[in-house]
Amino acid sequence: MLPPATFHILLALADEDRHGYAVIQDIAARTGGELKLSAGTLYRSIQRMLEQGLIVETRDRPAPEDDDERRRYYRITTDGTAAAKAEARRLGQLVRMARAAGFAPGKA
Amino acid sequence: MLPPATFHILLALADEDRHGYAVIQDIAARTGGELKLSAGTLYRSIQRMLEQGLIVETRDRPAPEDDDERRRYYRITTDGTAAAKAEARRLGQLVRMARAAGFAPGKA
DNA sequence: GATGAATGTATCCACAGTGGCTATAGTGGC
DNA sequence: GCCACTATAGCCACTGTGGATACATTCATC
Repeated sequence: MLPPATFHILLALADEDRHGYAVIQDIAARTGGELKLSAGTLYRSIQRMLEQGLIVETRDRPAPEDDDERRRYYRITTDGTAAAKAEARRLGQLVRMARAAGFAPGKA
Repeated sequence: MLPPATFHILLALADEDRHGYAVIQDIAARTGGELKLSAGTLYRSIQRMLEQGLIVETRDRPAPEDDDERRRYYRITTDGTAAAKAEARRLGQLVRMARAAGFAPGKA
């Protein structure tokens, strides 16, 4: 049972390394603006995830002309990927239960 | 964004009216024992859901020989069904995002 | 020139949801 | 006799979250 914010952050870091603020924007974009992660939640989630080893901070940075000194970039770890897969599996089962119960989105 | 416990309770009440304790057992059975809702969470969730109109308490009771005086039976409302469908839709989108990110359960 | 929004990280406070313990009370097994 | 199960309900402490605040820079608007 991953906290919702943690799962969303892992999703945002799945394809490429991102800094905190970019994670917020990515989540908003993916959810069509439905979920706007607050800054407080983001940075506390990141600290927790670093301690748990789900993500690491990287020294790799984009070309200086595309960079911003203030940014801190994060990368998902093997443990982070495993945790995300386990959570995806759990959510998939939930959705299947919902469909069986007649809560199918779109139909009925 | 329904609280997880609320969504599970709505799933348990989807097919038939149930009393509190039976809801706990139903959720444990559906999840293969993975999720055991605590009594504290259950009864506080039920109170909240009654106030929000997601469920109602029913006077319908089983035949006296199958009944237990102590029980309180609950039924899902139209609002409860609508809330569950909206949540199922949201979770379905999440699972689709996870699949696209390579967190597919079972594959890879 | 001033004001506000956006970028970027981080901390604080208060609130919501949850688990676990306790209380109460009857039933059934070892 | 003791523990587990059935059944509801309150209490306390913990975690996760949103929103406000802080600070610094850049860009657009009035």
